[in-house]
Amino acid sequence: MTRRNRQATETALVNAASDEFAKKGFDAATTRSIAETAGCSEVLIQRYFNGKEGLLLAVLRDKEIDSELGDFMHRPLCGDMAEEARQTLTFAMSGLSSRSAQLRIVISRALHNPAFSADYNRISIRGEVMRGLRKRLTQYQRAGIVDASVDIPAACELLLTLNFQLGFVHPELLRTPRAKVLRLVDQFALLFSRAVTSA
Amino acid sequence: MTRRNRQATETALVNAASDEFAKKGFDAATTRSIAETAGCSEVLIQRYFNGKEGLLLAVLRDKEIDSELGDFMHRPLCGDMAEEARQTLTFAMSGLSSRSAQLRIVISRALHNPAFSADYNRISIRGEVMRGLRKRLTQYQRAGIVDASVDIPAACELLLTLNFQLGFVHPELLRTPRAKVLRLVDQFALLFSRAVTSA
Amino acid sequence: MTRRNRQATETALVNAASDEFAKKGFDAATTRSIAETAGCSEVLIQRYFNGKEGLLLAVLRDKEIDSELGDFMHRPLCGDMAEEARQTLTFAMSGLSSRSAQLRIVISRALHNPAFSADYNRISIRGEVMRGLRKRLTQYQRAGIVDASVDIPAACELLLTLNFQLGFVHPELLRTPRAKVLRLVDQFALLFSRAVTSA
Amino acid sequence: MTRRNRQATETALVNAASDEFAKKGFDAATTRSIAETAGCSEVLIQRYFNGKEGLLLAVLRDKEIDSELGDFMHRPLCGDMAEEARQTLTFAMSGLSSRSAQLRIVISRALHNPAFSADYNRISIRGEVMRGLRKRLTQYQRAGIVDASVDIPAACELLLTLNFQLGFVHPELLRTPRAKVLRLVDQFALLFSRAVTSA
DNA sequence: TATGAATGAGTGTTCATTCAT
DNA sequence: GATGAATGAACACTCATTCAT
Repeated sequence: MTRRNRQATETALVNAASDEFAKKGFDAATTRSIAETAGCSEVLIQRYFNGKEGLLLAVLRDKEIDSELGDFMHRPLCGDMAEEARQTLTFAMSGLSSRSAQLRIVISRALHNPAFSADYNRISIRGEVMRGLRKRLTQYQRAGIVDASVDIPAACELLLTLNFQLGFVHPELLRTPRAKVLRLVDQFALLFSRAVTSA
Repeated sequence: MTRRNRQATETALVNAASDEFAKKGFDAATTRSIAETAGCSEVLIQRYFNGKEGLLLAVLRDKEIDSELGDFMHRPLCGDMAEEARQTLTFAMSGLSSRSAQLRIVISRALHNPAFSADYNRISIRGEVMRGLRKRLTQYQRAGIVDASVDIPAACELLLTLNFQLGFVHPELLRTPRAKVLRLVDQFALLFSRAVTSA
Repeated sequence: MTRRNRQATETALVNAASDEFAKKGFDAATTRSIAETAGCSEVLIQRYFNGKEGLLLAVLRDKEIDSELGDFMHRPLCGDMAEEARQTLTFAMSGLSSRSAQLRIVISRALHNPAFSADYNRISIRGEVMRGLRKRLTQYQRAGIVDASVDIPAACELLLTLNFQLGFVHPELLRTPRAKVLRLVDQFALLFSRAVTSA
Repeated sequence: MTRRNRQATETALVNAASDEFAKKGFDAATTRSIAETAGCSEVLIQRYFNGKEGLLLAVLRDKEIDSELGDFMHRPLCGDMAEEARQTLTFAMSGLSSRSAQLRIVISRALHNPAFSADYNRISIRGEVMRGLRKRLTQYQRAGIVDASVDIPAACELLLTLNFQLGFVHPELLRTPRAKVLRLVDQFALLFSRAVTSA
């Protein structure tokens, strides 16, 4: 195909690469097949992205902004912690699933290349979520909903753990059926609530 | 080196492959370097294991037995759930770390090959741990330590999640400093205890 | 940069190409870097010169005229042959060095492409110099300065050989320090003088 | 062809490479065609010589020893300098022509890569010849055949220049017909003799 | 049993060039 | 007149694997 529109071609390449990298892994994916999927010449990967590695970076840079996250974190507090946890886990599930391709790529790389661990933190927007959660849980604690003795950072870390497990490990790694994952959302929300709520 | 002992050569190859696969990933690892590390000819990978893929299977089949797990699961109950959780998480940390090479390999493959998800369950001895935990938590529940209203399978799933996070995700993926992971063990144990303990 | 002047663009391309070809050789030089140096689009090399090879020809056609040579060849005779040789060799050194870029290109090509040997003769203005030298040496011979028994064409050939050695081989190929080359000029001039002068 | 004899294969590759490099130049020559000429797989160039560059080094290392040179340099002195020069030039012609492939390669590289100038000196055995010539000319000088006033190093340099011109420049670069080169040998020998002989 | 020799398929990348604006 | 977009052909090189000993 001759598109003669650099923007469009670059996008096509990034999308194709995202798919291929996620499906086969960075090493196993070939520029040949990426270009074919994108419907353009292999050479453009070199020209536009400075090679395969550059294309990877472009894929990871893509879709970084998640404006929804801000809105979600600033929504009104819930009436109880079970509901708060349920909403958080549900949001995480859809959020992570929308960037599951990128997550797969980064995790696969991070497994064998320590330098990529940093990328994982960036892609997974772990930090941002952590900051938002702390604020909210602190507010819950001030409101007497979360027990005064609860260590907020630890509780946030726990919730993030559940996020990752239900948003990535189960659906993408263990291939747990979606129905079961949804059930786990409720169960985990309840348990989390018991863990932090005042008696 | 000339080694006239097939058994020994096979073992050497499996060990070398385990290291290389874990370090670089299956794709990036080369038969050349595996054979070199094992101190034998590259050809033997073909002869003995029917190629690189076969060698991978051999690596995953290896070291499956974990007799310690049985002993651990049958130890006496603890006085409280925080202690129970702390022991479990600590055991998981050492257990997973001892088979971290295999885990990395399997997870890396499972990311790109659904067929390997099954392997993950086997390698991670998820099932066995799950069964053991259910038994113990049920006993705690009967003893009135775990609240009667708590859903035992869900609680076990939660504990397994914490196991995986502290035994693999943090040390191997996020490269969280060990000191911080140890701190998280205590914090998670406490929160888990609150989640399941009777008021 | 947008340049609306074909003449200027062509010149820029020829100059850039001359540099690049001389520095890296025809094969190693790339149209990309030539166009970049010339500050225009790569495509113009195709349009104006019919491709890289055509650009090479244009480079070789360039700067052919050497009016100084005529003047030099018609200067008054010297008092002795050592001086005549010294002046010739010195002139050759500066003359060849000024067209060293073209010489490098042609020689490099002639090494691998017999067709370029003819070009070498043209570029090196070997023929013109040869004709001029013959005239002068014949005059010296008539004046009794060069021995009557000396074969003038052979002597010219010898002087041209020294020219090439001191003007190109030593400075460009052997990278002999300039000081040593200058010393060789004097020594060769003296020896040449002894070779052709009457006893 | 399946030769199953590493020595033979390496030799075949070196010979093929020597031809291809000399004919087309290092850059233009391809490993594909070298392997084809050698009648083996392209891969062996990587395995045996560490790539194309390594193959080049092997080619240059090859045929380095020239035992004939030693014998030639230690032959009895000639009766007169014209004969000495004639023998030297003739020897140079055959010597350089036998290594003309290597010379072309090195010169072509030295033109664009200063680092290769050193190689030129090695390949051309300039140094060894220079040493041998100095000894002989000194002996001629002591014997009163070469004039006492002659600068021996300069005379040697001159003879080497003639060697290079008649052994390489004329036959390989200018493609001067062999008959004419042979005539030049005699003429140059005579002129050289006049240049250094006592009156 | 074990291995050095050899290879076919495929990699990312480079280059001069053509196409469409 | 001039250029960015796009490409086909070719490159050196890597890899798991097969062959012959």
